[in-house]
Amino acid sequence: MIEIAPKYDPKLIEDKWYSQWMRKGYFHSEPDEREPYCIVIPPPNVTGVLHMGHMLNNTIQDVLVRRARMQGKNACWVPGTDHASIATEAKVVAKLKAEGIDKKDLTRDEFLEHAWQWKEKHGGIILEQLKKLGASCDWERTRFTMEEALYESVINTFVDLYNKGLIYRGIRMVNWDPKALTALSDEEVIFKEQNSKLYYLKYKIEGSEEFVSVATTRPETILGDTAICVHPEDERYAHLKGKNVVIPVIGRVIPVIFDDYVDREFGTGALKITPAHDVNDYALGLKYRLDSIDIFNDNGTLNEHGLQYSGMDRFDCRKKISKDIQEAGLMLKVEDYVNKVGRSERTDAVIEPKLSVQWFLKMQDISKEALRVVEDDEVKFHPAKFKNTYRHWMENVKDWCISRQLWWGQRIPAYYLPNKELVVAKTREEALKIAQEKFPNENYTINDLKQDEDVLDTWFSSWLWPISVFDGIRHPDNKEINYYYPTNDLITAPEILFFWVARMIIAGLEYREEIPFKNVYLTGIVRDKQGRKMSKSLGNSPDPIDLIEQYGADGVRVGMLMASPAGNDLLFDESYCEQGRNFSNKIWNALRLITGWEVEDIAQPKHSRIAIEWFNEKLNETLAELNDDFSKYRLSESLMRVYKLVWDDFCSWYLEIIKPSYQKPIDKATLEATIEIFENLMKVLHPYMPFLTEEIYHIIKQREDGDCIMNALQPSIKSSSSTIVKDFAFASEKIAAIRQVRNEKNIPQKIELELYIKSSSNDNLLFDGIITKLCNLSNLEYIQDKKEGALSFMVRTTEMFIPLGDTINKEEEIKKLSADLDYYKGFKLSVEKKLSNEKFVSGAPAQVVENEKKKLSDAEQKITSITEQLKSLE
RNA sequence: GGGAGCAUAGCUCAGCUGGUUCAGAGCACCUGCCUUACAAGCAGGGGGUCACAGGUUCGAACCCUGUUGCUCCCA
Repeated sequence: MIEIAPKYDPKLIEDKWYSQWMRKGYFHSEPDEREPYCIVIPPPNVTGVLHMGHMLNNTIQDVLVRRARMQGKNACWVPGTDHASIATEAKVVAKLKAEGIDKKDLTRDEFLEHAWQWKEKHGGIILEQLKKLGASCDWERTRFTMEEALYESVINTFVDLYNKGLIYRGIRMVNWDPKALTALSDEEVIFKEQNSKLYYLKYKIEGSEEFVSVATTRPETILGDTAICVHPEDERYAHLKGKNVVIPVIGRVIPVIFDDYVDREFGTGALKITPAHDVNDYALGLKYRLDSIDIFNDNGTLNEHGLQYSGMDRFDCRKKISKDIQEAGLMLKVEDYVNKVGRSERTDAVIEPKLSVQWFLKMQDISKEALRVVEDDEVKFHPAKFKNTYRHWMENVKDWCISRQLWWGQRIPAYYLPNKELVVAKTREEALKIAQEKFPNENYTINDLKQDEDVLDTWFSSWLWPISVFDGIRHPDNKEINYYYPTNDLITAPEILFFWVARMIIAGLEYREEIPFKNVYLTGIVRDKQGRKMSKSLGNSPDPIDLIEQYGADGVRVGMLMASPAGNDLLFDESYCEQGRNFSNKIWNALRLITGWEVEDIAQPKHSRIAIEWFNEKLNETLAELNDDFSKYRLSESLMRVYKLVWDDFCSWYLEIIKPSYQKPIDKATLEATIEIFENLMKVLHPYMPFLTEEIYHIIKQREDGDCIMNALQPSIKSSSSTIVKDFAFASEKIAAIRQVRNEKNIPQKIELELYIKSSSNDNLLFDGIITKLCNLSNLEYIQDKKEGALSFMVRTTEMFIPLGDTINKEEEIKKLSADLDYYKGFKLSVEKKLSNEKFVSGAPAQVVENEKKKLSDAEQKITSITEQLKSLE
């Protein structure tokens, strides 16, 4: 007998098993003849630390990977990180600043050196933390989006797409982040409602004393105004045809134009046009060939077009200029106004629409097939409702701005020549060769080539991830990519369905002519109890590592999964983890019970034999149900199923049945069967609770070196026609009814009871031993008539009696029975009504009608017996 | 403004093809138990107008229409 601590302590075992699994290389996968099962991790960002979203996401991945491994598949979970150009560069710049170094004073190479140092120091934090969670990633395959192979893959695809005519350079209105000094994609801008002001400015009509007033939320942009626009059918302004107006304070003269773009209802119906600083104005500017005056520097201060305001910050300028307008008497009024303002996802700076030269990827054509594969379920979304969202995006897809004005990232391989031409090539040397071929008379040398300063969007790395981690861009026919690709499942948050998932599908089809994964499981967003998104600024997120310390990795994993059906946000509460920890402890105590028994060479009791038969059948049924759950990616349901199997069926029923009385030994056959059952349960549970199950696996049996549960096979499903599970359910109802009698009558378990069952065709003697044991009966007997003077009750249609001497409260019993009688009479009536309905009998399926008839006869039987009981009480 | 989705027990959610898995689970709650594996526990129990209003049907939580409230995506 082994001495086992009364409470489960995860700290004592988690690190031990994780390092052992690592040491033995159990997480590593190499291509072989087995069926592969592959997941690539959604690469966390090198600047981050583990948060609750990662916990959920990676718990799910680990469950799937561990289960696949235990189904005999060659499981491979590829970990890694992405370089997160904006976030990382911001961190590095801030760090340097703290050290008194300004980015401006560094060369690109010097800066990159700092960035790499930073990455080496901080970039692996999340991956290390994932080990605490038990993540069975193949760490030998850890990848990083900036490492050589992946860097080169990105450059190669850029060149390839450029040569295919899919990448172009163009002037566009982009979302400019004046803090990060870079363009952002539409997806990186978050629009939030904000209390602003609506300013009504008066523009004097040239050669007249009249004014036109125009409403704007951004009075500072009048510096860039190049027209005023009104609706052509707006009678209020019909007289302005061919007129000019004067910009307040500035005094510059601009024309009035007419276009039905203007919303006559908004503001005054007259619109100021600032083509350099508004997307819609930009379009009008192109249409009417207006000048475009850019008034801002990159950092959001006003440039030389800001005249007397130049050098001021845009928000200071707004205050100053509105004051000046006010003082000049050109402000009609100022109203409070709520509008949506775009802010940078990363820096929270207010986004400035800005004209700039950027690189774009044409999305229209290459996204068509990517839409089709999802429509046709070649790539399945779980839950499927996200197909709608995906379709909507793909049908309205816009070109992807892929350039970023940063240094940390893959530098765009475009080279500008002194003759203003540009060449795109993988290397400077290749670019020179192309330049020389194209312009043989110019005699260009390598120093004539000036490389584009910008880097590529991080998603332009991530979209290759399922391919590039296997080096499938540079070596499209290598053994690994051929074996692992397409991967099986992708687990990610719906937030990045377009950022990432859609683009991976596009890239997969473009470069492998094959989907990158077969299933996409979209997790919910982890929120706090009040439904707020967890965020650093709110401070409402628990530290996952603290949680693991407190509840154990297994407990936290269970907690995360319990309340997170696919696609539903998870309102996180630590009590989920507590439930997980309690579950760990429950299992631990089952272990203590089983390992505490003395074995003796005695006969196996019948009730134990039947319990074993029942439980194995119950397990068998559950395994089939679990397969179904997993096929539908219903992970929290699957866990709940196992939870109930272990807690209710195994601990509360099975163990209570086979448990010898205190200090009595157990027979060998039962103990062996119980250990086998326990081992099977641990296998089923292992994907959810890897540490506890591994520990128990090694305690309940001596294992050979290298025999670990994480590499064991799941118990197999046997075909069976047994009805024992159903039959047991009936017996357990009888037991529950007897326990209820004890509860109501306050009869302690210690006192033995006698049970009489009125014999009927439903009798099943198989479980009598179990009923006798669990209910502490001194006698169980089948009788033909009712038992006089005993408490009677019904389970389904079986009448049972327990003699209780004088303790029966007749009035109470009569009251209860009368209520039952009324219920069944009413029930009978409704069934009769149904059955007398001609249309029901002819219209409903035979089985349904049959069921109703059964209900009727059951009700009649109950009514008869309740009536008899009442009579005997009177 | 356009699109999608949701509303079932106090909370978080299942409920698949309309009919015995039809009103369910876990947690929370209430009652009684320190019964030698476990109080991080055991046994038992209560709890619902399936958002609202119509309709289709022999039959609706489920299908249709409208209303209300909430969420997300896009602009």
